[in-house]
Amino acid sequence: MLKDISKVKKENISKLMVSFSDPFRLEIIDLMMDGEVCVCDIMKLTNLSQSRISYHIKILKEAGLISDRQEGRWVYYSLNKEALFLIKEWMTSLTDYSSNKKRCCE
Amino acid sequence: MLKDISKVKKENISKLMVSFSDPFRLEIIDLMMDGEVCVCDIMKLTNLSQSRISYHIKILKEAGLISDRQEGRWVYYSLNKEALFLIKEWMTSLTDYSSNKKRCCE
DNA sequence: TTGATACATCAAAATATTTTGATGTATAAT
DNA sequence: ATTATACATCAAAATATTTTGATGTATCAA
Repeated sequence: MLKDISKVKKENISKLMVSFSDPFRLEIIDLMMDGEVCVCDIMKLTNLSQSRISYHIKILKEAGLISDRQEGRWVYYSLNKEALFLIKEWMTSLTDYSSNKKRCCE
Repeated sequence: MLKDISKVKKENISKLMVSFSDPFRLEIIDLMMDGEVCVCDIMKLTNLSQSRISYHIKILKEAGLISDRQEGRWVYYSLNKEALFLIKEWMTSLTDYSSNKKRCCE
């Protein structure tokens, strides 16, 4: 059903959804809503360890949810608008096209 | 940031997102888009084992994503429109309020 | 009341994810 | 050149999730 109405592949969706499935990643994503952040920003704002943050950042990056930009010693991470848009679209099709059909009468 | 613009609690979001993070659960969700299904429907349509399906169903139910309705020996499961709507709303705030602010000029 | 069907639940095993602490690499300041 | 900072990566340990096969419960039909 979803494959017929959504451009996004199931594989990509589950990877993107994994991004949102961890509370620490949600925190990191939340921080990125205000604009670019570096790992050191996240360290200050969350007191997660550096390697722990790098690990989660990697998950987000591999899902295509964030982009990075290096500037000297810093790497700035930010949310990928297109990816956000894709998930929103996907969620919208899911919501809009779900049927209420009952199985009472076969 | 998200806590200021979204009614949904982070804890609930991550639980709901976990629902979408597994490919088999995505398949099950997809089947439910066409209307109510029982475990036996899912078995026929996916050839996952019965207990495996029950396990995933449980995750979906505990996240609040699906509801059930018993009828004789059958239990019919269906997507919970309100939950879908909540996630859609949450995704929408995320998309709409994300900033493009750069960190170049501090 | 016996047997079959539909599903839940359980404990153990298999597998995957996450965390930790150490080490590596690049950049930049002294 | 040396040292410090910012971050990535790695292997091992800690945890969590998923799968499997067995058993349990409720409903129904014969």
